[in-house]
Amino acid sequence: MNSRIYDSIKKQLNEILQKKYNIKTDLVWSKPHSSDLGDLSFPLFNVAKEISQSPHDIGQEILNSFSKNDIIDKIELKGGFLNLFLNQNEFAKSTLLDIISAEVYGKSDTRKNERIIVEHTSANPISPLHIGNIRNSILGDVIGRLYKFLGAKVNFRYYVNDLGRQIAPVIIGYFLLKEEKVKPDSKVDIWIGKIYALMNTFYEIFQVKTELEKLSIVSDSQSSFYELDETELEFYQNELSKLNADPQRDERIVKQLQKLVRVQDSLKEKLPQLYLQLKNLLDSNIKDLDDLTNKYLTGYLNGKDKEIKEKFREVTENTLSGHTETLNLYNIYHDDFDWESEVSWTGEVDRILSQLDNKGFLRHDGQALLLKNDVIASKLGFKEKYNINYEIPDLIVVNSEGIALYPCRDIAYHLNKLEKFDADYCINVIGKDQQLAQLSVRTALYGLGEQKKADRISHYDYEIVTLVGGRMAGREFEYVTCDELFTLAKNEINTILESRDYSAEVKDEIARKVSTSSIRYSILKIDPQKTVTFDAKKAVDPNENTGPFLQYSYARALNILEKAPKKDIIVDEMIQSAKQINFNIKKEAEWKIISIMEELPFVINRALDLLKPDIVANYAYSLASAFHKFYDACPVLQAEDKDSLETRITIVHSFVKSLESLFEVMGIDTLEKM
RNA sequence: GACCCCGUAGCUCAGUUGGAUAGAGCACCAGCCUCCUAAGUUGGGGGUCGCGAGUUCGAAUCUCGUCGGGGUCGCCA
Repeated sequence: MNSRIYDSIKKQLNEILQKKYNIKTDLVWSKPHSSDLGDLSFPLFNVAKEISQSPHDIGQEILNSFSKNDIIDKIELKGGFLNLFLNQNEFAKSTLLDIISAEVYGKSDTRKNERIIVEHTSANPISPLHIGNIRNSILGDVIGRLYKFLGAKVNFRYYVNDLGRQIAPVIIGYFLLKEEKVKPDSKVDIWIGKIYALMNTFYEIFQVKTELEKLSIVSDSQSSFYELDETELEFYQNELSKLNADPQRDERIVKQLQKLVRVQDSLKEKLPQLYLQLKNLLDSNIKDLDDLTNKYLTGYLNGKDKEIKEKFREVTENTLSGHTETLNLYNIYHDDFDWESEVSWTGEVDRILSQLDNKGFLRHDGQALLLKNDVIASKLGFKEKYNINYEIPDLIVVNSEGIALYPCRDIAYHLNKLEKFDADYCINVIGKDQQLAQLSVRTALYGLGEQKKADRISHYDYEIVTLVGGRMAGREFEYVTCDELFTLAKNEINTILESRDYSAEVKDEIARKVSTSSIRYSILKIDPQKTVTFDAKKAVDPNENTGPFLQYSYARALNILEKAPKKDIIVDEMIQSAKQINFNIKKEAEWKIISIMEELPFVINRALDLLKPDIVANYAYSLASAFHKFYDACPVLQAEDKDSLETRITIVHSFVKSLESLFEVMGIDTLEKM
């Protein structure tokens, strides 16, 4: 990165001030809001205060000893600001030559010594990716891309949560169907998502009925242990109120029953055939789903039962293949997959727990164990280091049945995670709702004496996505999948393409690439800390969307360069001998776009420093917008003279390079025509 | 109750280490294709930056308080 013109001017001014007044305050530059006030502006108030002189007097002093160079046309003092009018031709020359000479504009190797793990997506492997997941994937992807762009080695990892309690019924249901030779009626991850929703409901119904049975409440009208209807519900309600033993418990049961009836009915409606198939299979094959579930779960948890292991892997790997297929639509790729089950099989969890226990960092409550977050954090300097000045709640890590919960495996995972890529840092892209659990991974590592490791791990948190006019519930097969969203976008775009005279293949390529960009962009542009109510219609509306806007500006720019030979303009030669060009900026639109292009490397660096992909996205918009205005205001191939022609060709060429850099970072495809 | 995040135009969002008159898109109204692709562009209306104090020459931005929304806080992940 060359030193910035703005910074070198600032430096000169600061040196003058230091010589004159021997002050400490540094001037800061900013771009004025209006071109009447110049191109670069320095407020003098802070200096004025330090030396108790008026800003105007200080400005005069600076003017007296400031030796103008050819980059500055004019300096004005106005309202306490020192306003500089740059020589736009010189600035253009410097900036455009900079862009031209760069292999990839803005790319650098400032981070070349860093090795980074970015873990993202990590969705449960029992349902398809839905729009609640995609923000995670896109953010993680772009963060990794930012690091790569600045030279770091990046490793994208996917942590497969294949040990959740809800997973076993899915395995059972999947193989019941498979053994009956029932073929998937949709993409495999969606198929598994259906089975999950159904099996989970059957399982929950079974559990409630079992509980009722223990209270000696059994309905005569009951036809299945896996089904509920309104009459049964009424019956149970009556019986419970007759018992009148534990009103709190009864209320919970009734609520659960009501919910299950509702969920069951909606599933029956959404998946009528599969619902019946699975229910009948359960009725005739599985006496005790609870028992079988536990058998499967423990079998997989310790990894000793080969058959169960293979069954779990078949289902989860199938789901994951669906996930990667979906992610690829969005230009997202993972390097490695880590399996929670494998973490479990190492036996590390037990060692960790006893180590923490020996150090007095676990609180016992019956068989349950809690991580004493606050004790660890206070004792071992965690709070000071991360500037935490409140009491961190304890986290339950082992439940009262003595089963180690998810955070245990997460701690074990992170004990060895950095080594997997010999990484300096690991960034975990995980929703804000897991703040405490993620914090606890690091406090636990502190507790284990692994402070240095903990300090190299960070939780990149973002706000969750909700659905406009609806809700998302995997257990009820209620979500908009990323595949559906993609198709929705593609259909919208195809409507526009109808009027174009392109081949079917070209149309398809355009639709695909525009769909990806419009969805990616609609997520990227928003500050990750803001909750998003996702509106599929808007995300997919090409008029509202900026992804296509960016691609269109690129296509327009490229089109100019491609048409140049018809006017006997050889762009390559012109660019190669750009140093000879007599850069001549005549219009505001030319100046604007150059001024914006100049910022690119700094924008990208800033986005990485702050880990805010939205900065890149919004910048890209302002750049493309400036190009469209330039396109309208400044004819290129029919420019009025040679200088303008050459200047504008260079601008267009530089713009193309700028967008290519931004697209690389944002994971957006270039398009030659739209 | 404690903690985290958010609150800017009718809607969706920008707004840099505090700087001059707070900006875009959508929607609404009125223009621009004989001219490098109109998925574009020009103009117009639209604001108590949730509210109140404080710090400051200067606050959408920093501090405190307060209200509203979302999330987490002992048996999901």
